[in-house]
Amino acid sequence: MANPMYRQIAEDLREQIESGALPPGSQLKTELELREQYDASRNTVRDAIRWLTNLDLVETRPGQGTFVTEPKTPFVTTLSGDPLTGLGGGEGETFKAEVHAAHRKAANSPVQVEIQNATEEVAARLRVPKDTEVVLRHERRFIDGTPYSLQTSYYPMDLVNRGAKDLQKAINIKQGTVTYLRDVLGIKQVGYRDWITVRAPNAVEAEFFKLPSDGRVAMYEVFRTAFDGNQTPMRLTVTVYPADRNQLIFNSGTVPPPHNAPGQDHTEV
Amino acid sequence: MANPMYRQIAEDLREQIESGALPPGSQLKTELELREQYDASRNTVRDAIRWLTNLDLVETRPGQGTFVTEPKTPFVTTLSGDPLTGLGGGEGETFKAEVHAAHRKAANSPVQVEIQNATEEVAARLRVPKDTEVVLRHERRFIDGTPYSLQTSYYPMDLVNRGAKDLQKAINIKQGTVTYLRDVLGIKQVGYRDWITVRAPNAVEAEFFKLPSDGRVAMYEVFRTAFDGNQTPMRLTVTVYPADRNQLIFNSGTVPPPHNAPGQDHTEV
DNA sequence: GCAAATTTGTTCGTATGTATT
DNA sequence: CAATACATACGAACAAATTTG
Repeated sequence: MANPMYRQIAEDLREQIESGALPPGSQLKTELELREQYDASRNTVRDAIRWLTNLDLVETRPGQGTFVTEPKTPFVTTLSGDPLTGLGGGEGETFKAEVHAAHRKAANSPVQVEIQNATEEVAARLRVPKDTEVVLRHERRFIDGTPYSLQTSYYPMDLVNRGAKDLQKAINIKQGTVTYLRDVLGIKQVGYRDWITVRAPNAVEAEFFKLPSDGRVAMYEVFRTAFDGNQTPMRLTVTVYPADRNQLIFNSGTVPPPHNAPGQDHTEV
Repeated sequence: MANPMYRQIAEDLREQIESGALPPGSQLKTELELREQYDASRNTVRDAIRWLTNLDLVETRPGQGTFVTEPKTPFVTTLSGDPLTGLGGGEGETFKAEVHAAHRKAANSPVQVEIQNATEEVAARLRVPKDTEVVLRHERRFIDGTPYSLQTSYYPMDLVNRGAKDLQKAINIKQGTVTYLRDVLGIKQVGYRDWITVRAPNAVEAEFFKLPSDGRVAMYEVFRTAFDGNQTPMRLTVTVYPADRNQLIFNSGTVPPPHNAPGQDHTEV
C-alpha cells in the first residue's frame, strides 16, 4: 500500500477542488455516495474528508453535507504608523479609518475596563514586577458584522495614580490614550515594538470568532510594547486576529500605497 | 449526551498535561491502557488523542506511543531594519548576525538561481506584466541544524540586462544585493513593505521543515516588496517560516533592545 | 541480525445519536 | 413527523513502525 486509501480519495477530491471542478461553496457527494464511488467503507471516506477538513479545503455541516470552503475576504491591517504623535496602525480610531477606507463597515464593542495583577507575561513585557496592579482596557472589533480582532491594552496602575484617571473609566478616550497621556502627564510615546506570534485559539477566542474548537484556525497574537522618552514601557497592547481573515502589513522607509493583491481588500492608513 | 465521550477523555488528559501531571516529553498510557481506564473502545480513545494532536498538545509516534509535545525554542526575527542603506531584518548577512547574537548556529544552503516567468502573484507585487521574465534567488536557512526558513527573491530580468549580471550567478553577493544594485546601476532602495499572511504549508515546505503533512502547523509567509527612489518595486522577497518555531518583531520609532520573554531566545540586530 | 512483542495506523462493518430540511 | 446527512461509538482484523530479547 503506497498510500493509504483515505489519502488517495482525499487527493482525488483535492484535485477536483483545486482544478475548479468543485468550485468554492459547492457541495460534495454525500458520504454514502462517495463510499459507492470509491468502493470504500464509510469510515474511510470520512477519514478522507477529515483530511481535507484539516487542510481547510472543505467544511462539513451536520444534516446538510460537505462543502468546498469559500475563501474569506482578508482584511489587511497596517501595523506601522506614526510612532511619535499618534497611534500605531490597528489601534483606536486608526482601525475605523482603515476599515472605512476599504469600503467596509467597522464596529467595536464598548471599552471594558478592569484592574488586575500583572501576569508573568504582562509583567515581563511591561518590565514591572509580577503582580503589579495594571489597568486593562479591552475591546472587540467587527468588520461588516463579522468579528475580526480582540484587543487588550495594559497600563501600569501608577499612571492612574499620577493623574491619568480616565484610563480606568469605561469610556472611549477620543483623542487616543497616547495623546491623553502626553496632555495629562507629559509622557511621550517615542516608539513601539510589535512582537508577532501565531498560536491556536483559546476557548474564549474560538467562541467569539466562531472558530472550530479543534484549533484548526490559527490566531495571530501581536504584543505591542510602547516606550516613552526614557525607553520605559508605558503600555502593552495585545491584539489577537484569526489568521483565516486577517493579514498584516509593516512599512519601513518610504513606500507607495499598495496595489490590491488579487482577491484582497485593502487600504492604507 | 452533553459532551461526546472522546471530548471528555481529551479534556481529562488535557488537564493532566496543563497541570504538569504529564510533563512535556512524557509518554501517555497506550491506547489499550486508556481504553481500559476510560471504559471506551480503542477508536474512541484514538478520537480523543486525535483531538489533542490537533491542538498540538501531544504527538504520536508509530510503534512507540503518544507523547506530550515539547515546546520548541522559538527564534525571533526582527524584520525592521535600515530601509535605506542596508537590508531589512531577516535577510542575507543580517540573518546570520541575528542568529549568532542569540548564541545559536546559523547555516544556509548555497544560493540557487533560476529564471522564470512571473506568476500572477509575483507580477502583481512587482508591478510588472504577468509572464515578465524574473530572476529567482532561493535560499534555505537552518538554525542549530534545524530548518527555520525558506527565502526566494524575485528581481525583474530588466535589472540583469541593464548590467546587474551577478544577480543571475549562483553565488553569494557578499555586500548584499541592495548595495550591489546601488553600486552597479545606481538604484537605491528607499523603503520596503512587509505583507504578512499565515497559511498551511505546501508539500515542499512540509517535506523540508519535517512538518506533519496534514497542515496542522501553519506557516508565516512574508512578502517583502522593496522600492527604489521612483517608488517602483525593485525586488520581491518571499520568506516562509513555520509558525511553531518562529516569531517576528517590527520596531517603530525609538525602542530599547527587548528583554527575553520567558522561555524565549532572542537578540536584536 | 533476527524474531517476537508492543504500539500506533488503516480499514471494514454496524448501530445509534443529532442536526437540518 | 419523516427523510437525509453527518457525528459518535463499538468491535474486529490486519498492516507498519519500533523496540526488545
